[in-house]
Amino acid sequence: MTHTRLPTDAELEILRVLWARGPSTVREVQEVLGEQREVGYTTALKLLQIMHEKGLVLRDESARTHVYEAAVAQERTQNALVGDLVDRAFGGSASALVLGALSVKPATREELAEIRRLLDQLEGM
Amino acid sequence: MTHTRLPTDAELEILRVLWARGPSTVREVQEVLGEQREVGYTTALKLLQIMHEKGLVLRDESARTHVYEAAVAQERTQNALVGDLVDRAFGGSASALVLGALSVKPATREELAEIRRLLDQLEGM
DNA sequence: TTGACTCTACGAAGGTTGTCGTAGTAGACT
DNA sequence: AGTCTACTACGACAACCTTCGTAGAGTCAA
Repeated sequence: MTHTRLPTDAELEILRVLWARGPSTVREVQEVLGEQREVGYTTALKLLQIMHEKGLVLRDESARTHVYEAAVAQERTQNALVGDLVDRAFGGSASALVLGALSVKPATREELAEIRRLLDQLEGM
Repeated sequence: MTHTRLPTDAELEILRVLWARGPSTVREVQEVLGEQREVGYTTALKLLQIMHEKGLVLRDESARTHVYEAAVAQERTQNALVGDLVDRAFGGSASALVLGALSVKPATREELAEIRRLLDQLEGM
């Protein structure tokens, strides 16, 4: 339960790759990032090194080519980011954020149903 | 429909003051911010000057003491921030963000009811 | 008019982030 | 052996953000 600071933009981008792919080499991460925009190899390397220092990723150094793995859980990190935004932009009120999110980025019917289930659960408490 | 970049942390803090108070002087903004943490007067001044350059606030210079006013609408800015987070952290899926928000920061019954109304409206489309 | 206040403008410093270049090294292949 | 390639480590850089100090000027009262 360590106090992990929130990841920066570039760090979050890399975490998303690691969450999706599982343990990966620098080369693999860099290639996935490269699908969207140009990213130098040493840039990806440096980022991963810093993230390792911060404890955001684990590093397997047993082979010459290191293998990195996310050290923070996806859901936990996402929730921390949401909580931070709720505090910074919405004065702590989550419902305003929810309303904004649903208006801006419409969800599918299945997702709406899932939200309904969560509402039922919250109201039953 | 100008391309206003997202406000930084300090800028958002100031915008929240201006949204709540309406047009305000530097002194007033600085005093409100000072309720939470120590903020130097020239710090607040500089921030507001930069925000004015960026077009985030309007400035009335008719009196010696300038009066600043938010130039961006609260709801629009909040929604832009939410949309940015949805893209950066949730791969564009708003429902995951909604679920996270409601789990982390529970809403009141009234707020839950309001969310339900929005769900009804969205599903009726 | 002088002095105390208050305001604006602006430069500068310190921190963080993202980027890249370079150096050095390990492994593979002639 | 020597050469090539891929990898790590690390310093340096510009850009940005936040903070503050100082200078200059307006205002007001004694």
